[in-house]
Amino acid sequence: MLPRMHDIPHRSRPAPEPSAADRILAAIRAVPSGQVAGYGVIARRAGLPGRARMVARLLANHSGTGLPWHRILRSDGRIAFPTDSPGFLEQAQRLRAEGVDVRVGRVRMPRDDDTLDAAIWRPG
DNA sequence: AGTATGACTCATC
DNA sequence: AGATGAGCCATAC
Repeated sequence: MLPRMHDIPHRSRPAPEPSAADRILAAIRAVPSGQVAGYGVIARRAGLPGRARMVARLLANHSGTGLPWHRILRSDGRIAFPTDSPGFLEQAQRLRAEGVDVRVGRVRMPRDDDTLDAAIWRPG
């Protein structure tokens, strides 16, 4: 006889859904090496449209935890740190180490348009 | 409870 | 392209 669900002790309680912070961290980790994403884009991917600042705050808090923080840029493709600040320099260096073309503290941002995916894969 | 502060974003000029 | 102001949201005092 297989155990019925209600017989299983609280071990199999429904998994708590990940917190907003967890979803943001996951979205950041999901950006592949050599690619970049905007703060706002990450927030949107985490299901939190309009909360770019929350992404920024998390990045600041999780510094030194192995998060690929350097792949996150402002919506216009510029590094968010003040020009030539230590953080700015390190971010540019890390990006270039991944083959990203950084010029004048700026990167060519991928299109963040959601509809683009569908458009691209539209059967020709 | 009110104010200030950000690794932000957008519209507008 | 730079400047400006408003909107935004979580934290810190």
